[in-house]
Amino acid sequence: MTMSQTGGRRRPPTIHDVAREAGVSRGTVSRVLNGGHYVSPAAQEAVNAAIRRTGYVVNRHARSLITGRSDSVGFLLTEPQERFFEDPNFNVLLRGCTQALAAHDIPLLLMLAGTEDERRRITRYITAGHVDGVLLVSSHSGDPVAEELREAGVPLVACGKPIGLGSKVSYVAADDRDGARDMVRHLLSLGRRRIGVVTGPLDTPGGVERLAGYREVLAEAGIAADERLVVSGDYSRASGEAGAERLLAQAPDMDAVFVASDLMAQGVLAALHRAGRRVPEDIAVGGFDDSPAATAATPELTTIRQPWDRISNEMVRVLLAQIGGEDPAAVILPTELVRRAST
Amino acid sequence: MTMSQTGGRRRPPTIHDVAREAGVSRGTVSRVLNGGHYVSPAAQEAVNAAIRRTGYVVNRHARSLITGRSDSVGFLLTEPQERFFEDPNFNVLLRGCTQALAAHDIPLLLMLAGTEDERRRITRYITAGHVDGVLLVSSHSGDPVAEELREAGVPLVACGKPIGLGSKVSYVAADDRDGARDMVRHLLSLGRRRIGVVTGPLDTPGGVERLAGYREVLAEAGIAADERLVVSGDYSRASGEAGAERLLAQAPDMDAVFVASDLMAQGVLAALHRAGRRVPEDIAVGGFDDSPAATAATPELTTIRQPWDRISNEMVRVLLAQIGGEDPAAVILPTELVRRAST
DNA sequence: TTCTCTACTGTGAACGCTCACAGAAGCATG
DNA sequence: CATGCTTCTGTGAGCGTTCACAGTAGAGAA
Repeated sequence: MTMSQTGGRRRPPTIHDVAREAGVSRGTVSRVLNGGHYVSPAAQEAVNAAIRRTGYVVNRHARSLITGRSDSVGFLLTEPQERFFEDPNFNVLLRGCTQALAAHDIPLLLMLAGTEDERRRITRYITAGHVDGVLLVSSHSGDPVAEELREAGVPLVACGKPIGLGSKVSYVAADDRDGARDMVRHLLSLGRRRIGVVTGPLDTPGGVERLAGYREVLAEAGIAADERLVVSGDYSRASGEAGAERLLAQAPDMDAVFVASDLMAQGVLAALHRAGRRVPEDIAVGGFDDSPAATAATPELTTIRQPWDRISNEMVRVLLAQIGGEDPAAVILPTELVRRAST
Repeated sequence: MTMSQTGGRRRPPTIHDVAREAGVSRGTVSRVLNGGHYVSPAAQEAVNAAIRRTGYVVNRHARSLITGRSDSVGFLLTEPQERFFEDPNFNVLLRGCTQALAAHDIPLLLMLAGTEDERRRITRYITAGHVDGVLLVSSHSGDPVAEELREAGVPLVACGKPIGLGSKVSYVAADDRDGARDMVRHLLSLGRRRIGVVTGPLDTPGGVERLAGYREVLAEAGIAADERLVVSGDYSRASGEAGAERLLAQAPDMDAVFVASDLMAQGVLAALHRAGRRVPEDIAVGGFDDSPAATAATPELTTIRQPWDRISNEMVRVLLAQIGGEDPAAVILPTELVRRAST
């Protein structure tokens, strides 16, 4: 009976074992592992065969120790916890980033910085070089973590344009303003003229930009701004519900409403239902995100699709480029109107 | 002008720098770092001061290289992707685990093993010792990854009782059967006698156990089993909708239905609404999970709360214990009936 | 005193890898 | 034949830490 069968973890093969097995030196094995430049085809083949036979897997700690890279990146969430819970976009983004990184064999470390304590610990961890870069999800302005990381020179890509930071930080975002414009134009095309809006938080770029798009299109259509048609929420379902009630009270003649997130739109639908307004006959409702909430709603929501798969891919691409020494970059991706039953 | 201000990342201080600064040896600094045994109070203090002054953070790669531990754990998801998207429980679990680990200063690596390729890569990664242990979310039976990890002797804690695996694997689960019993008893106490059930997938422990609880309570109440009242779903909203339609067709006199997840219950509510049945007047609906979907539903769902915060804490506790050499353990946590408007 | 024990401290030697360098072999050029 | 260039290979050093071990000092017991 051998140790190897008992579940006790035996010592894994090292680069040395592979070298011996292949009849070459450590250096040659290392070269094969790192791209295979300056390696003869014969050696190349021998090493690969030896790797297969021994089941060798590189020890990343040893590698990191000398290269100074960790070959891992952090996915940092500085939002308060509720948002993480409620927002279905996080799931999609997180999954997309994990997969995009996996394609490069780079693990993703999930980091939650809700409390001040966690913030400190995580900043310390990151600036100590334990990750090569950070994917940042924090749309609220004045985020101290982001600022610290930027100053420490940590490669950083934000999801959504960070408001507070200087222009030297990379970000990837959907074209919020254009998406909002599409939706409002769509509502106009249906003949609606008293179009309300429930905005997102106005200290987030999404909140600001979507509202701007709304205002622009109405202005272009020659419709006078009416502040009774504008209320703001915080992306939560409950705030959508409250917002709709306020709108109904302030502007009972409203015939459409653009809601800056699907989740809030769910709340709006509930409030309209309670108020006896039919959707879309009396009031058309447009959402934003095309999250699962959009199809879960009754009626199903017309909404603006954010290209989350592309966003996550781009975030990873830009981050890796930056780790590789390139300059920060901003990427803006187009959105798409998805027509469903609510308009 | 010094390098340190330019954002170029300078070489971080090592244990050597701290030792020099504190006037002691590497060994003493190392001892302070690892619990402070056999260190004089004076040295202890000097080292801590030096650490503060230099901003020293331990290089985990160097440490891991020699200890053989990675001081990180994987959070492995082997479910197909849809579940990850739809199921709000994942968010809560993931967040809870991340935080519980953070308290021990252990980062969480998120790993998605959807495709065969990813599965192979991740198994390789884990068995190579790049994580000390794995938190496994994979309730479906016959999961090859879990089996491989178990055989490789990787510390492992599953969320929910793994069906296929032997008894040697740790798991933490809510008491599904007992929760189901509570719900069905609750429905009985309301005077309902024709109680239907939409089960979860029957190759998952949750699916099986919740159905078992349902059957037990009805049997104990002397109510004959009626297979027209039993349909099964896959935890998705759509399957709840389909299930409810089937139930209404097979057993039009149904006066209550126990649904094995809140998400499915949302679907059930939609189907009942379409069929003109009032909830709870005509048909009482009970869910399971107490996810955000429960309060998002109209009417709000009576449901069974799973103690997700405790589950994640226990998973981490059991995993760390196992990494520390303890034997596998099973933990079953009680659920709680949450009464809302749907019953 | 002398010995033993405990509390504490310093010093190589690893851990497994990459990197810089030196050197060998092959080939073309002067 | 020497010289240079390119391609390939092996070797030693060192990354920052922990661990085993040797050693010191002081207290208490013989």
